[in-house]
Amino acid sequence: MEEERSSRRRTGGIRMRDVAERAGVSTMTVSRALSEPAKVSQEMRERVIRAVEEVGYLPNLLARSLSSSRSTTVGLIVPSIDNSIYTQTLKGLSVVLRSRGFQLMIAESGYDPSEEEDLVAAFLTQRVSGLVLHNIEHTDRARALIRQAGVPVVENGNLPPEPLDMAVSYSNREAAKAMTLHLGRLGYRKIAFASLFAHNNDRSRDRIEGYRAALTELGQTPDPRLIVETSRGLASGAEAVVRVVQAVPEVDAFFCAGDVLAVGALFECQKRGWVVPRRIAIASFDDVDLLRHVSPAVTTLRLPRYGIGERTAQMLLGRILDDAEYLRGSVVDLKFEIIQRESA
Amino acid sequence: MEEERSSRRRTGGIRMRDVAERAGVSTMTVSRALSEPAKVSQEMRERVIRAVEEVGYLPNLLARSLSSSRSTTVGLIVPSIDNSIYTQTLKGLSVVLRSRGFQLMIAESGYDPSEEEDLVAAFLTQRVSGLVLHNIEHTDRARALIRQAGVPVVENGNLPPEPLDMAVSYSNREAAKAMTLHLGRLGYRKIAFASLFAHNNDRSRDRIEGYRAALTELGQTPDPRLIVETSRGLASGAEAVVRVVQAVPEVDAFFCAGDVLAVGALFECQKRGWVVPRRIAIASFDDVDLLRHVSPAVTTLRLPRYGIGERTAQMLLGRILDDAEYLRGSVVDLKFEIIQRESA
DNA sequence: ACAAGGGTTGTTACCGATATCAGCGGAAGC
DNA sequence: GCTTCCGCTGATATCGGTAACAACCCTTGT
Repeated sequence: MEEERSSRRRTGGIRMRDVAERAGVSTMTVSRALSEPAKVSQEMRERVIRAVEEVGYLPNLLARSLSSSRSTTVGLIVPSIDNSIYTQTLKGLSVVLRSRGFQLMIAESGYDPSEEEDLVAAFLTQRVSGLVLHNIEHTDRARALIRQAGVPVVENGNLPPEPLDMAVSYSNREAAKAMTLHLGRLGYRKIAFASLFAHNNDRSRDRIEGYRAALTELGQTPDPRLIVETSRGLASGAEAVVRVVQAVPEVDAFFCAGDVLAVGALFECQKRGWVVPRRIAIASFDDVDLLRHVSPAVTTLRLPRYGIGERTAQMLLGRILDDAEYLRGSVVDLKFEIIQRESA
Repeated sequence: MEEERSSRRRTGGIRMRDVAERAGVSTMTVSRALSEPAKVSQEMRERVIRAVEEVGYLPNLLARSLSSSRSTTVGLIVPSIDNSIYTQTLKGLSVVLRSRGFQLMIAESGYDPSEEEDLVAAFLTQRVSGLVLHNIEHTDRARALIRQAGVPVVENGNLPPEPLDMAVSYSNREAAKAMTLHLGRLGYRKIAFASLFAHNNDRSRDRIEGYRAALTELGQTPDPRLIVETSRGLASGAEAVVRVVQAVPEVDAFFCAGDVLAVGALFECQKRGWVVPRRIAIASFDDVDLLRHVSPAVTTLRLPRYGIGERTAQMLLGRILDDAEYLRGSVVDLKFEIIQRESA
C-alpha cells in the first residue's frame, strides 16, 4: 500500500528513481550507467539502458547540473543578432559544441555595453559553463562578474590588447591596414574609407586606425574628408559615395568596412556611369558570395568567420571539459587574406 | 566557531543563504523578496536588496528551475543556422523573450528529421519551457516526446495542416501560387520555377505545389522542364537559368524560390545581354534589401519574418506564463505581400 | 588460510533554490 | 474582551540528480 508521503505534488515526468526501480538497482547505478558507463558492469549497463527505454526516461539536466555544479550550456552575446556576419561563426560554434553535447544560448546587446553587462549577468545566473563575447570592450562590472564567476570566456570580434581570458579573432586593424596598403601599392592615391559607426564598436575604430596607419606608411596625411561614418545597408554604401565625391571629387578608391556597403557603393558608381575600377576602385571588408558574382567582382578581405567559431568552441571545451588551464590568456590570431579581384 | 560540516566541497559562489544571513532573515524571505516582492513587507524587501548588492549575489536559475519545475529557456531548431532568412525571425523571438527574462537556445537540424528528433530530446533534457520548430514534418518519436513532455511548441516555417500545438507562419503554398498567378496576369506564358531541394523540406514542396496550382488555374499544364530543383547560392540561380533555357528557350518568366537565387538568375540574364523584364521576367521569394537596389529592382514576395518571431514568442509566453490554454491549437497565418517592382 | 586490494554497488548527505504549512502579531468584528 | 482573519515570516521537506564514502565480493599474494 504505497502512499504519496510528500506534501508537494510532483509535476515532472519519469525520474531516475523510476528507472532504478524498474531495473532493480539504486539510482546511483543508473546515474553511473548513464554518465560514466565505465564504472558499471556490463550487465548493469544493459539492464539500465533497457529500463530507460522501457519507461521512456529523459535525464533532467537541471538537476544534474545543480548537483554536479557543472552545466552544458554556453552563452553567446553578439551586438546585433540579425547581422549576417555572425552566422558563419555561429555555425562553427554550434557544430563543435553540439558534437560534445553542449547547447548554445544566444542574445544580442545592441552595441550597448550596459546591456552586455546585463546579459552577462543573465547568463551567469543560468550557470552557463562558458561565454563568448563579440565585443572586446566591457563595463567594469561585467569584467568583475566574469572574473568572480570564474567562467572561461572567449572574445572573438577583435584581437584584444588585454584579453579577459581567451580570444580568437583576426586583427581588424591589420586587415584594414593591409587592404589600404594594397590599394596604395596598386597606385591609388586618394583612398576613401567608409566606416560603420564607431561608437561602442571597437572593430570599427580599429579599422579606421588601420586605414590611417597605412596612409601614413604610404607617406600620406589622412584626409578627414575621405573618411565617412555610416550605418549598415546598401543605401548607406551608396550615400557614402555621394558624400565623399562631393567633398573630394578626385577620389580614386573606395574602401568599405563591410560587404554590404561595398555593394551599395558599387551600384551607386554604376548608376553614375563610372567604370570600376578605371574611374574609381572599390574594395570591401569581409567576403561574401555576392562580391564574387557582381560585375566587376569586388576585391575584398576574406575573414576566418567559420574558423573563429570552431576554434572558440574548441578552446572553451578544452577549458570546461579537459581543464586545459594552459589555454588561459591565449590570444589566437586566425589571420585574414586579401582576395584580389577586378574592382581594384 | 563555525565549521564546515559538509563533506562535499562547495564550488559555487554566493548563495541565497549568504544573503539571508547578511540581511538577518530566512532564505524564504530572500526568495520571496526576489521572486514575489508583493508577498514581503517594504522593509524586508529593501533589506534584502541591499544585502544582495553587498554580497554580490547572482541567483542560481538551475536551482530555481529544479525546485519550481519551471524554467526560463526556450529552444529553437532551424534546418540550417547560417541561412540568413532566419535572422529576422530570430531577432523577433529574441527581443520578445528577453523582455520577459527568457533565454533562447538555438540548434540546427541540417534538414534531417532524425537530427531534429535528437535535438528535441536534448532540449527537453535541458527542461526548456517552450520549443520553436521551423519544420512542420517530424518523426513519430519527436511528436511523442513533445506530447509526453507537455511543452508548448510553435511551428513557424509553414502552415501545418495538423499542428503539433501552435503555429505562426505564412502559407508557402499560397505565396508561390499568388506570385505565379501575378506573373500570369501580367501576361507571361512560359513561367519557370526554380525550387530549392524539396527533400525533407516541406516549405519547398508547398511552393512547388502552389506554383503548379496557379498554372492549372491559368489554364496551363505544368511543364516539368520548367521546374528545376537546385541548392542555395548565387551560382545555383545562374545555373538554374542555364538549365531551363536550354530545355525551353522560349521561357519568358523566371520565378525563384529564394532571394539569393533570384539575384543569381538576374546576373546570369544580364551576362547574356537579356533585357529584364523585356526578354525574361524575374520574380523572387522573400524580400531583402538587395532586391530593391539591383537594377532592375526585383519583384518579390514580402514575408513576415520578424513578425513570425515576435508572435511566436508572444504565444509561447502566453502559454508558459499566463497559462493561456485557449491558444492551444492556434494556427496564425501572418500573410505575405507581393512587392511589384521593375523585373516583372 | 588470511590480509590486501581492485572492482561494483549502495547509503547518505548534499547541490541551491521553492512549496507548503505552521506560527505569530495586530486589526477588525461582535 | 475575545475570537477571527489577514499579512508576514520561518521551519521543514522536497525538486532530481551526483559526490563521497562505506560495504561487499572476489581475486591475488604470501
